[in-house]
Parts: sequence; structure tokens; C-alpha cells
Amino acid sequence: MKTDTVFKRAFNDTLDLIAELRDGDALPSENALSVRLNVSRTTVRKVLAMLTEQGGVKGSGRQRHVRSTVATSRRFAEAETVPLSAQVEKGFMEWMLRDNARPGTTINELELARQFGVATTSIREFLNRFQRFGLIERRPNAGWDFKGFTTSFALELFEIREMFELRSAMAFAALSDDSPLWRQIEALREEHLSLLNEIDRRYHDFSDLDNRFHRLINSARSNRFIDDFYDIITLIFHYHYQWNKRDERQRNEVAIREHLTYIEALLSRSRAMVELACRAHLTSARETLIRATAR
Amino acid sequence: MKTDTVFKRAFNDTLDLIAELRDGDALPSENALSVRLNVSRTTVRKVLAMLTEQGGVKGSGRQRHVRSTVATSRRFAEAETVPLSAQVEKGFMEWMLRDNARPGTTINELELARQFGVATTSIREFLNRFQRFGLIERRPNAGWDFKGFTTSFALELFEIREMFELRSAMAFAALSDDSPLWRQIEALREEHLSLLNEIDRRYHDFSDLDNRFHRLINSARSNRFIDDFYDIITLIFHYHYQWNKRDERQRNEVAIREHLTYIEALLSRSRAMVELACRAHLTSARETLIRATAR
DNA sequence: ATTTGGTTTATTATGGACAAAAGCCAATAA
DNA sequence: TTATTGGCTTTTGTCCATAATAAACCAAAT
Repeated sequence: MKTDTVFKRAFNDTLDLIAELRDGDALPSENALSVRLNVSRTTVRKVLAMLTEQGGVKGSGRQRHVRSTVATSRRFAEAETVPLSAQVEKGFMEWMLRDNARPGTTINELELARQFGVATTSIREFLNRFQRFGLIERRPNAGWDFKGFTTSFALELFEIREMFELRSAMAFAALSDDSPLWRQIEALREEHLSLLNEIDRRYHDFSDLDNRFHRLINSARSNRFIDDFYDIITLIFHYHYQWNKRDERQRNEVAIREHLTYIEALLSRSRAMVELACRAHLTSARETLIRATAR
Repeated sequence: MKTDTVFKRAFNDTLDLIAELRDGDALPSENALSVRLNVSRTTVRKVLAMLTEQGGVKGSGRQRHVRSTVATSRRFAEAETVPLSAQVEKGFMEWMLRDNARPGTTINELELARQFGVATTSIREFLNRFQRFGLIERRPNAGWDFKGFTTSFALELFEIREMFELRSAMAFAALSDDSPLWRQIEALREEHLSLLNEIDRRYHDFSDLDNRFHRLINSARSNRFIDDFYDIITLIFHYHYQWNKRDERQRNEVAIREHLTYIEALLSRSRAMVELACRAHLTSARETLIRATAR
């Protein structure tokens, strides 16, 4: 059966939304809510039905209004709002990076399914999509081969990353002066500066900024295969950062400074400077990742 | 239930194998057969059991020998030996390339399942793996978006292909003189020449040669992401060639000549020549593909 | 030391069932 | 006359069941 995480997340979001209304205010229409919450109207109706039952919403049809003071409906726990696919992804990354799964291990769908408490279907679906990340390989009728989060994985990953990013950075530098991307990158420079200013307190905010920065560069000349490839980088770094906290503050500070140099180079439009700054940054990012891999 | 295409293919292959033996010859051991046929001993035993029952094989244990003259067991039809996953792939490619599915179409799993006569599970599995080809995109809880086999798909594909192939070709040219790849590429040159010689009769053999040629170049410096990417090229060209026969002989002859120039350039070790030949060939390959895409 | 038989066990591939979520159309209120 | 709602249908996500395949075991035989 499908999980109802969509409904539960929508329910919680609706509570947040209601919290901003005053007692007696009219609710937005079902269609409006469906757009706001990013779910179908069917789900909106289910949410409203439950809220009405619990007394958080009064009336029916076009006469629906909020009773925020009276009924404080209980939110669903965060865990109940995360889609099964995301849970499986997390479980697998954990198995791989935290438990340090050995290169060459055969992945057993059944075992993972039991371990994560889901049906094999969901594991299979995940593995089939995860295959493109280059860490596993299917052996028909005989499971999957885990190739390992190894140094050579990191090297191959960065070889491609460097090709792609250099190309995008060059395209960025060649952008016409009236491109909106210039304003965006200047805004990102400000964000970098202010993060650097409060680095001690906010260093863990870097991960998100990093992602937005590189995706902005890629967007200078969009190519679906490059965008897809960047998903791999994003995923790997997401979990890698999350579980490898050693020197995080230090690492991030260095990276921010590299980004700033990189941004200056882009703003200068000098191809040589861009190439230099881009290469320097990727080299240090590669070193960071390699230090976390298995030999 | 699983299909028994593995068994049926193994059975047919065993018949071929037996055909090369003489009446009364001893059969290879079960283990040897399992290696030859690329299946488990369990399946080998099932094959042998059936053959024995049908009289194609006499005796048991170590005293098993062939009765090729007597019993001519019937082969299974080719269609019964192709794995379901391959059938689904073919069906989908047909839907896409032959029926000219419109960009923006929503892919309906249920409908495809009915159309192909398989369960939705198999369709989903295919789509999840096919996603990396950049032609479809998942919209959670709402099917898949078919992005279309469009000109911009071809352009993006070739932008990456050119980056990858140039890099590999350079690595190839820089190979040390004692690398075994030099002999391999010279062998390929001979194959090209002999194909060119009989082009009128054998022009459809080019597709396979083309594939081996480019994969050889990629192997100069192996990178899993590049190898994976070449799978996309292979698949697209496989079906494209199969259904778009217009000017096939002419197209292939041109491509063979381009390959030969390309090979000469590699053998010359001149970076400039290699770049020129590589670019020229890819440009013409791109044109060919673009002519087949939707606007 | 290898091979087979006889069994048993484990895992993968595929169909099917069903609730959740999305989508559709006509009736209705503003 | 247009947005909104109610009733209904279709599709997706997930579980489970089961046959095909792989794999393991071990004793007997060459």
C-alpha cells in the first residue's frame, strides 16, 4: 500500500498556514491550497476533512473558516512525513558510508529490505535509480555488486566534474553583460561574505550555499546530462558532509575563500583567471573527498 | 513469476553445442557447461534433464553422451529466449521512435503495461533505469514526463560526447608505444578496410564496428561515467539505425572513411590531427542524428 | 581431486492486490 | 459566467506471493 506521507506533510503544512490566520478568517479555496501545498485537491480535501473533524476548521463548502484558538490539532511526527524513497536512500547511504561497506560486497535485496523494514520492490526501485551513480553494478539474476566508495571512484568523479565545470565556467565568463546571472552571482558573493563573517556560528550553512553556487555556474549553458551529473555530486557531498564532521569549520572556510576568488575571476571575465580559480577549487574539493574514501 | 528465458536460451545454446559433437561423444561436465552457457549448474541440470527425456542425450552421471543423429530436439523460438527487460526496452523504444511520441506527453505506466502485456512492475523498473538517458523525467505520484527525442536532446548528447571523446582520443594518442591498444586499433583498421571493400553487401555490419571502435578509444583511459554515458549513445544509435534505413549504405560508407582518417591521425600521434579528425567525425554523426529528431 | 545426485535453501524477477494520491466532469454557488 | 466544490474514475506506490534461478551442502562414485 502507498504510504500517506504526502497527506501528513500537507496536514502539517496546513497547520503552519492556519497559524498565520486569525480566528474566524476564511480559508483559501481548495484549489489555492492545492497549489500552495503542492498536492492534489484530493489530498487537500482529506486534510480539510480531518481538520474539520478535529474542530480546527468550521463550516463547509464555501463557508469554511479557521478556529485556531480552540482546536490545536496535533502535528504528525517529522519522520512520518518523509517519503519512503527518501528513507530508503538514507538507509542505503548510511549502510554504505557509515558502515563502511566493503568494495566487492554483493548487495542482497532481501537483506536490505528486511534491514530497512520495507518491501523488496522499494529496494529494487532505489537500486535501479542509484545505478547511475557509478557505485553499484547489476549482475542479472544474481544481485548487485557494490563497487565501493573508493579513491578511484572519487578520482573518476572529479575528472568528469572538472571537465563539466570548466566548460560551464567558460560559458559563464562569456555571458553577455546584461545576463541576469551576473546579478545572481553578485548576490551569491554577498552571501559568501556574510557567511565568512559569521563562520564560527554558521559554518554548516556552507553545504547549501556550495550547491547553489555550482548549480548557478552550470546554468550558464544548460545541458541535461551535466545537470544530472551534478545530482551525483550533490548526493555524495550531502551525506559525506553530514557524517564526516572532522575539520568541518576549517574546510568550509577554505572553500568559501576559494569560491570568492573564483567569483572574482568570473566577474573579471578573464578566461585564464577563471580556469586557474576553478581548477584550484576543484583540486581542493577532490582532496577532501579522497580523504574520506576507502583505499 | 519469473520468465524462463534463461533456461530456454541455455537449452538452445546447448543444442548448438551438441551439433558440433559427433554421435556418441561424451558431454562436457555440468560445471564446464555452466561456464560455457553462463548459467548456474541448476539450470544446466534442467537442460540436461529435458534433453535426456527427449532422447538427445543418453546415459547418466559421467556416462552421458550425445545422440545427435537420433533425436532432433526442437529449439525454442527466438522470441521465447529474450528476457522480459529486453522486450520492454524494445517496446518502449518502438513507442518512442516509431510512433513518434510527442514531447511533453505524460507516460502512463498502466497503459504501457497493458500495451506490452506485462505487469506495471516491469515497466517501472525499466523507466527507473531509463531515466538516466535524459529522455524522461519522473513527476512523483503523477507518472513520467516524456521530454521527447528532440533536436536539443541530440545537441546536448553530442556536446558531452565530444568532450568525452576528445579527452579519450588525446589519451589514446599519448599511449606508450608498447600499449596493446595499438595492435587492437590496427586490427580495427583492417576490419574497416575490408568492410569498405564489400560495402554494398555488408554495410549493415557497420553499426557493430562503430560501437567497438569508439569503445576502444574510450578504453584508453577508462572512466566509469564515460563508459556509462556511451551506453546512451549505443542504445540511441542501435534503435535509430534499426528503423531509419534511409541512405544507410551511403551514411555508413562516409562514416567508415571518417573512421579511417581518425585512425590514421591516432597512429600519427599528432594531437592536432586527432582533434581535427575526431571533431569532423562527430560533427557528421551529429548531423545524421539530428535529421532523425523531432523539432 | 572432480564430478554427479539428491536435496535443501536463498535470492531474484514478475504478477497481482489495494490504499493513497491524482485527475476528471458535472452540479452549484457567487 | 466563472471559480469552487462534490462525486467518481484512474493511476501510482507499496506490499506480498510464487516460480525461476542461483547457490550451498554433502555423500557417493569415478
